[in-house]
Amino acid sequence: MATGRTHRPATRSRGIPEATVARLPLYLRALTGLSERSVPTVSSEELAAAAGVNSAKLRKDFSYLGSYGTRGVGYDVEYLVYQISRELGLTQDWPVVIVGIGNLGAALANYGGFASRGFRVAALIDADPAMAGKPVAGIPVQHSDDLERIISDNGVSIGVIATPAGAAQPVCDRLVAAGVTSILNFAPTVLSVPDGVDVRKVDLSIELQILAFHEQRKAGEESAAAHDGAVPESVGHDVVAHDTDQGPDGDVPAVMPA
Amino acid sequence: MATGRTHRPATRSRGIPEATVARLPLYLRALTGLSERSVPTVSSEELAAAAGVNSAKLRKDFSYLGSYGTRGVGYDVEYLVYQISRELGLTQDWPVVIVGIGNLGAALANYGGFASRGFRVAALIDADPAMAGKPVAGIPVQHSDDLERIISDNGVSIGVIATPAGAAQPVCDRLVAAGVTSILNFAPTVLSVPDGVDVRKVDLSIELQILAFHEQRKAGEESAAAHDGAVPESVGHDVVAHDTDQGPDGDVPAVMPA
DNA sequence: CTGTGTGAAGCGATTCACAGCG
DNA sequence: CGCTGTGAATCGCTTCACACAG
Repeated sequence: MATGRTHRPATRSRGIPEATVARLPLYLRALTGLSERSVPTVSSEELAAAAGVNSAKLRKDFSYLGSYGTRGVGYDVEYLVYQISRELGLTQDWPVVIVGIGNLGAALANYGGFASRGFRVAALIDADPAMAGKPVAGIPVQHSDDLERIISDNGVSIGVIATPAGAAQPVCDRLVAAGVTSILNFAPTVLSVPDGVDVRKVDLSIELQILAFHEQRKAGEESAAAHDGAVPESVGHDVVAHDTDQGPDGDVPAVMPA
Repeated sequence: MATGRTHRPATRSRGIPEATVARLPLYLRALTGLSERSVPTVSSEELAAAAGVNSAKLRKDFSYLGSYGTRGVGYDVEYLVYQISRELGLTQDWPVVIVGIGNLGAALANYGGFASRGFRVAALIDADPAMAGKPVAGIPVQHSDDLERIISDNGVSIGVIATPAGAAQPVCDRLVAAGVTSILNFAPTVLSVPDGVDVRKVDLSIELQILAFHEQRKAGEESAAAHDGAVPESVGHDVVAHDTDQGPDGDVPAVMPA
């Protein structure tokens, strides 16, 4: 599984760090909120607070996109919304299919955050014949036998897997074979995909386990703190309180040979 | 300023890197699978492949926990499962409450990955009076008026927020005031919490936006380089290509026939 | 004078490569 | 030998601090 990966210098000038890309949606959301309240401009300090990051990081992030701010003033909200949207590729329509319409799949189908950002649920697919035709979130569920046709008819390149763990890899293989090149995986499995296919996963139990780790440590320090006569519950010294970042990462495709 | 930050270097002895902590659940899952198939030992290479990381990283990660392997042989699966579980604090019971029982909340309540890892859904809470008493996943939904009592009666320290965006911060404030010190947030909002409270977030639309960014770039390179006829080895499902890290994840397969 | 944009320093995580245990 | 465990090199992100545009 060596997985040859041709990590290139990234597209010369368009080399935006992965960590920055992961924060752009965050800025975009904060900006959208400001936009709705008709705020014309924001300083890096204000926007950073709204997005939950520090201002130096935000300015550095924006510097990768270009010089969209005005010194001494700040950033034009509308303009920035547009620039970030364009950078993320949200100015175009992304048809998405959701495979596995259980509780989670239904929740995803109903999630409004999709439509509002250039994503369109093109189809819902499930392996259960009894589900076929039944509408979920106003969209009729289709049987997985038609998966390939659905992908190609709709020009889908992004697929969401919300099936049980056992079905994830087979579904993934079919999606990829049918032309999908980006997958968001909710099943608790490590998916194998060919180079050029991007996979991101969302795993609830992992998040909880990470929380448990910190929680356990807090409990430990609590009793250890009592040792050196520290304050009981109050504002003693900061407990764990690590930053809220947590969300970076991502993977880089690596299409085409160098 | 939203959340307080105050990153602490972490105590030297118990200093496990955050990135390592985030991968432990991944190793644990892979090990559990091996354990179920009664595999007695694994090499770092094999386990790394199963977890989707590279072996050097895995060995380094384990080195922070101690020397649990046998040179020339590998790691004892059962022993490692125990050590990692203990390190993550999964050998104890973690009562969890889920607030906001909509589609997503219901999916979470039905998720089996909870119980199997030391997490116990102690209560489901929703603001809709009509939901009160209605059982979801076998657990009766309780009204949010009783939130504080529920938290304290059950000694809950971990809360999951699956409410609409607007309700998230108020719910968060009440959870924290009632004693919750770890929060897993599914609402698309930046939560403000006092120091000492840990927040992790899972945001579906952000994940999709990150995929869209890469997808857009692939499309661009595709026309720049020759399409198809790419790398020879990229046909079948090779391997996990890229670094699968991507930080957090969460999953939630729901119950449903396949 | 204010707040952006950015070189440079600082830091943590990843990767390398190999010593050495079994 | 094979495979773990780990110092050392490296890489990439974050943070600092300040020149300079408006």
